Amino acid sequence: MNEEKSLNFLEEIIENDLSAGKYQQIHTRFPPEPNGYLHIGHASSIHLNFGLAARYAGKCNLRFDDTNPITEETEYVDSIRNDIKWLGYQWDNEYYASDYFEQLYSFAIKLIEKNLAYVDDSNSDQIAASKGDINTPGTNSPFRDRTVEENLKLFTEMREGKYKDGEKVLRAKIDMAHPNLLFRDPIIYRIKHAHHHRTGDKWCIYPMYDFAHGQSDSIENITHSICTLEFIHHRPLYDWFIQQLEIYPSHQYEFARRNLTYTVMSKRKLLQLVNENYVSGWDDPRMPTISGMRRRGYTAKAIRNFCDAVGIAKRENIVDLGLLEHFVREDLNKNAKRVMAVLDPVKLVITNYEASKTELLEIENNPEQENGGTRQVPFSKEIWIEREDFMVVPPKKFFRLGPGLMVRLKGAYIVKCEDFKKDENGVVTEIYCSYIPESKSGNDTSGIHVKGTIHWVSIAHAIQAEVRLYDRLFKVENPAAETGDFKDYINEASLQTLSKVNMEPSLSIAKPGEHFQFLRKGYFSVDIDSNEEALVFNRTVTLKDSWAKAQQKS
RNA sequence: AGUUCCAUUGUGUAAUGGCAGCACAACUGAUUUUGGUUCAGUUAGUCUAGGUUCGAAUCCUGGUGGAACUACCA
Repeated sequence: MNEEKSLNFLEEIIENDLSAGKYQQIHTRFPPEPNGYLHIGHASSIHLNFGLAARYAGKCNLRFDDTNPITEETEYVDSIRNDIKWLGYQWDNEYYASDYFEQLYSFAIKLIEKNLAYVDDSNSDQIAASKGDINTPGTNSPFRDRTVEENLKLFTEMREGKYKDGEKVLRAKIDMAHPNLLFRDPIIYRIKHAHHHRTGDKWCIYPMYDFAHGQSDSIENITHSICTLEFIHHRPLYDWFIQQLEIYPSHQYEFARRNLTYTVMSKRKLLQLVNENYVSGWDDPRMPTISGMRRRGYTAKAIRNFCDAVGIAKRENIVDLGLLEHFVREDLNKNAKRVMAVLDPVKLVITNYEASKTELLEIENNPEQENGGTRQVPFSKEIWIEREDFMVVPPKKFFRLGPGLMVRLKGAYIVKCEDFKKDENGVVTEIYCSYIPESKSGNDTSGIHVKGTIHWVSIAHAIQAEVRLYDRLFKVENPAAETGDFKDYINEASLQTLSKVNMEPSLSIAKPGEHFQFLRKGYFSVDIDSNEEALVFNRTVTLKDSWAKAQQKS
């Protein structure tokens, strides 16, 4: 077995670089700004950067791009570190752009000395106005021709705190008529008298992205600096700074951001959902954040497999949420313990079963695992079954319970429906069945074969727990592309809470983070809100349900 | 409009001038003490018009369509 996996465009570049002897070892980095929680798009980038380093025996740094003190917080730093580890990756070095502030400052001095940067007293509006637009060249700032000495003095004063926010900026002196707007004398330092999460009040000037990112890459000797497509216009500027500064030539490569159906991915939008309480927090199980998916019950392995399957490319895309769910099911099918819980109960009485009797039945934990073991489940005369598993007038091919129909109770006996009771509204309240003693699971000598097997919970032994049924957060595939506010497309039914679900007693010791399959109902995981007194389960994903699908069609 | 990038079944991604393949989804059927899983199979694609070539998804030209850029955000 020698399955050749084709290379993506970055792997190709790297293999060429390596074989050409351009590098002895590659070095990548994952550079989040700590201004929000990581989401599935970041997972792709993490998987890419760490994966490339692992594949080619290189290194991958974690670098926080913390050059804007206004939006960045330690809470985000902690969550980011935690999420990366949870995904299964370990960085070689942990760095912060703020570690380089002194170095970056001296880079700026160097640029001034080369007469390639100047202090501009224009305000924000004036700078924007003189920038021109895509069809019109910009005009030079009146401050563009200050002398090197004057610029040096002014920039030093900026650092010393002599000026207020917005009063002055440092700009690179390039070309106000350049077709790439980023070359029209980009601002590289601005004044912000703000507290930084790491450097505190040491600085009141902060470098802009374009004067921090590539330089940080260079300082760390990053060989392949991988980012998303919207930075493609920045690449020439990235190279220009490196060239003028005469520092280590890192190279930038871009790939297309991953989008997912039925959700939004921009941090701005996600922050809105959190701040305006459409969700309970960044880790709400409906969020596309790593922490949300973890809480929902998605596994790290499933997410890694997903990233792998989706791959990378340079074209616009929107990946079907169903693909992610496929990998979640694939992993959970192999690993989640099967248990029984009845979400919407109706009582079933076994008329010929002794009222005082309880049997402990051995039921397999996972048919996918050879050594998955068994557990004991109590069985008695009165049990809960799923309301949808009984119909007064069953349609064709309904392999469940109805008047006169037989079904197997999972791991127990075959029962036959003899009668049922309705209330004044016509709602079925009780179902009466007889059981076949010779049909006991494991040593069935009855010779009877039934089409259907249903799950159940003994009423006398059931424990109760809260169950949260989650569905997609939005009603449309691509809410960001719809007209109007994306929040108009929120699925109001994305969370349904069932407060007292009956389930088998083995679940009483379930711990937060554990995964289960509620037989025939889906995968569920224990929420972080859960404790021994009050268990809470989140529905991770439903099982495929070809019966429901067939019913819907007819 | 200028610059840059992109275009392969419904979705995502391969094919690096030589048989258009894989996964998901959809649809059949078989197996099944989960209408799950598993197994077998089916449907379905190179945006368009030219050119180069023995041969083009691939290279070239034009067109069409989409995206990004005009923050003291990253």
